[in-house]
Amino acid sequence: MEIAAKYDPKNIEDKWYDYWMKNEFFKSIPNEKESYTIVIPPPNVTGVLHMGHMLNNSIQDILIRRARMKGYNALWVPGTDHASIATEAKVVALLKEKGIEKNQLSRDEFMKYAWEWKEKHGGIILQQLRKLGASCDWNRTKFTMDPEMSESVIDVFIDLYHKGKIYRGVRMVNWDPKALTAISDEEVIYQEVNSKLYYVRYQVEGTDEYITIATTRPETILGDSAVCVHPEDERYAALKGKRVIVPLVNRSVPLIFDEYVDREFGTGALKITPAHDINDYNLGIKYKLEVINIFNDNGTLNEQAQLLVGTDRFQARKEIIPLLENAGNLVKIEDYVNKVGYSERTNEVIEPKLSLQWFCKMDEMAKPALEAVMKDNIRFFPEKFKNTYAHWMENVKDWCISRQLWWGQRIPAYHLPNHEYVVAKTAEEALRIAQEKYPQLNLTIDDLKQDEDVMDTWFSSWLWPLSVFDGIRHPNNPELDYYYPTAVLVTAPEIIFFWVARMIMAGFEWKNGIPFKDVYFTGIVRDKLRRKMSKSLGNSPDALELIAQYGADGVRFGMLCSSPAGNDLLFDESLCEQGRNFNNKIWNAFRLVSGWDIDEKGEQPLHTKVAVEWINQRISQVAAEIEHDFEKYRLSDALMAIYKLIWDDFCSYFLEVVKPPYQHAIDAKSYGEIIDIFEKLMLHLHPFMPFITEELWQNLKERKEGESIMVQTMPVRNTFNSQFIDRFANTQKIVEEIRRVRAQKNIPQKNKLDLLIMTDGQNADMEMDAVIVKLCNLEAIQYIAEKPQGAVSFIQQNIEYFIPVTENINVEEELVKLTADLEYAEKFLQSVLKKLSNEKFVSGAPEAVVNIERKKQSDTEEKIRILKEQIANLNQNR
RNA sequence: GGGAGUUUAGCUCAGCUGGUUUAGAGCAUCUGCCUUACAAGCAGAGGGUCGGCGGUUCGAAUCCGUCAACUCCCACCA
Repeated sequence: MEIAAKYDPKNIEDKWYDYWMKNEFFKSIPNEKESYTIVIPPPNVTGVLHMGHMLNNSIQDILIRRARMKGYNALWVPGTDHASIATEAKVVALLKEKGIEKNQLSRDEFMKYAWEWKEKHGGIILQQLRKLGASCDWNRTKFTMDPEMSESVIDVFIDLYHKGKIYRGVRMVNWDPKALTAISDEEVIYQEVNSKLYYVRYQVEGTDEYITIATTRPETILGDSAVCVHPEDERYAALKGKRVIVPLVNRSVPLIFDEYVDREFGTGALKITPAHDINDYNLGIKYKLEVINIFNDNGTLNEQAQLLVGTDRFQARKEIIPLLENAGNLVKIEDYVNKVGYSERTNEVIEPKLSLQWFCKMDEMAKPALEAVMKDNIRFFPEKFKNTYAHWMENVKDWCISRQLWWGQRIPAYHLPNHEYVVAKTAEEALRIAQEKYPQLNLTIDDLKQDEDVMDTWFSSWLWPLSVFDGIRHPNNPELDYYYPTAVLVTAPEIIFFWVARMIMAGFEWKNGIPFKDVYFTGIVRDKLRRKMSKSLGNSPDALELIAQYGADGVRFGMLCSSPAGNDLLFDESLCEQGRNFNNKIWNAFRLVSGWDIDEKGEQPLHTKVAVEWINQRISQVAAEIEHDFEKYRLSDALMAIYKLIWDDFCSYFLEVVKPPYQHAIDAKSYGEIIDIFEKLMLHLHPFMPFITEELWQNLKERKEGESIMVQTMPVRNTFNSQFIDRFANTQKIVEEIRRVRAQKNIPQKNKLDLLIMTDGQNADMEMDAVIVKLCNLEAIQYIAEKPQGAVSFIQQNIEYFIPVTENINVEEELVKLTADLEYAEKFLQSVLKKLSNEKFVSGAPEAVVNIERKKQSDTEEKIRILKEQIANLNQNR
């Protein structure tokens, strides 16, 4: 059968994915085996596969596939997140295209559209993950708004409410005037912007004096309710007890004195707008100032502002300047760089806004969650994130969990005509409670109005490891007991607070323990200029196109080969190319092997016997290394170890040794052993590159329908003969020396050479000699006692090797080389002797260390002796 | 402003509790090869005073101090 010279992943990848699905290899049900569980960080249901997902999910797939092959009952639970702000924004935008405004729709109508959209377009990303080879148990796919998932969220809200951990209150929140909702502190991104600092003077009431303040937001002057200076600022000491007049609106407000003010900044005087700045708000509470809210929810000015009513806040900022100038209040304008908060979801400038929101108390919940990580009951990889985590947990603030949106779980609170509310799972239950509590009101179901807000998406995500196993509604169900706590969470460090910390808290709150044993923080995928890859920058390659170009295996290789945990990955397409090339290398090794004729009666050559023994030892050695790497989540190191094992050891050495001469058959024994070795290598590589390894595994031997590499047992042999490996390594050095001679002397590979070894024939290593003869195309190896003439030489482990060459030896050239070697050896000897002549070293250092130095000394002295002899020899023949 | 981290070959990074390393890998580079598995390849070669300075030690890329540069996180001063 003709096999293409280049590996073509396209058909092969789809074929095997379908095969795996058909045979239900990804499916897991509880059994007698130990479980190994990963729950996917649920991507947004609106999302499409990007580079971050590729990295994150490749890692999870590698861990899951390896666990499965190591005999665990491995389960990877997939799913998506309803992402309330992002999804609602998307649906609103799509409706707008159709000419429908959200506010024209009732809540139910809107939700109908939203669900329709979700069913039709949501979850594309899960389809895309299949292209990557993700071995998720798709039967278990969950969505954070599935009925039982939503019920869990409601249950949790009610539970926390009864525990006194949920309360409602007026707070300054981050308001997104575009999405028209509050967002959490974590969803605000601060960016530096070039803006202006406006100096505006306020008249001191009843005098001709003025006090000048500096502000970046002159439009908020309309909402001012005080001016504040530092109590020890002498410039303003005389003004104690005075009031000032707010420009344009001519409101009389107090001049207050508080240490909060930085005397160095601007004029040392600060205007106070309690409704529109968190710090001003706090001062407002302290001094009982009037709160004047001058903005509508969409960021335009309202009647309270008195002026510029209906104008957008940024337009108002421009328009108020001439007004201030005309009124004689504008002093000067300076350029100024400050930081402005933007909404992560809509990129709108955040407006601090006072509003009535629902909050979740965090301090108590944080305690066990903090301890679990500090005591390494949950291990963080890399460990440095423990610090970040601890800092946040020790200063944790209450969580604003309400969002003014429709897409999400609606808050199960029912407001009563008397401005009280009850929290209950259903309206009927709420009515019962309300009737009991307020019998005099004679309430009916129509008197109850459910709260309009939905819960923050993270308020469902934090339950994810529990809720995917229905662990909130049924905390002791057998599935949960079997799969939970999960083995490892693989996620981005960006969401350590959003998600990781809160999941740990939820784990303790509802299952009294950790939700996962390890957390693997991946790096951020960046471009070559170290910029984060993002849609808006347009610097992110299309994930599916990459797969089409390099194959999923190639891309997985590219993502993994340079991404140790927590280190950013500087993505470069050439990494995928390297992965593709690796595929091709393996493919061609298979082509070579499968092209051989088999001689049933043939004898196994000695060199093959040696090579088989060696590669098996090496595989065991590397397997032990990989095991160690996986324990520390050093996946890139593990991959690199297999890469080198296959490319360098297997292809460059092993196959070259065992390869039969052109048009010769291979003996059956060797052939069988080679196939076994190839198969073993595929098993080790499979978690990283699932498709090509399956394709080759299926073709290396006769397989039955329903068999697969992915359910084979990973060969584990932790012992290996390192002495044998060293012996072979020495042989490799000799081979390299001979190749160097060939290269230098321009001797073609097909010309046979002789190798003379100056040593007692008793030390002959017939096994390794056979390997050298094969690899270097030697005529013979001879053992000699006298230095020969007309030969080039090299020294390996203080044994002299000679290769007779027909052309004249360039004595000068040889001398230069030998002199350089000698110089190096002498310098080295000096440094060794320096140590050994140091009395303190000999007495202070451990004996083993001293002995190593002594060995270095004697070896080097011997080498110097040989080199000197060779130089003398050459000089004689000059 | 507070905290964490990084700095080793052109690039990306190993180097785990100081001593078998006058520093290793992959990629890139250079030289020679289309040798009958693979040019997406083969063979060979070059390349670093381990950010600077100081200290501890018999011995430092490794520990301590200090300075410098960069990155990230938290807070957010109008």
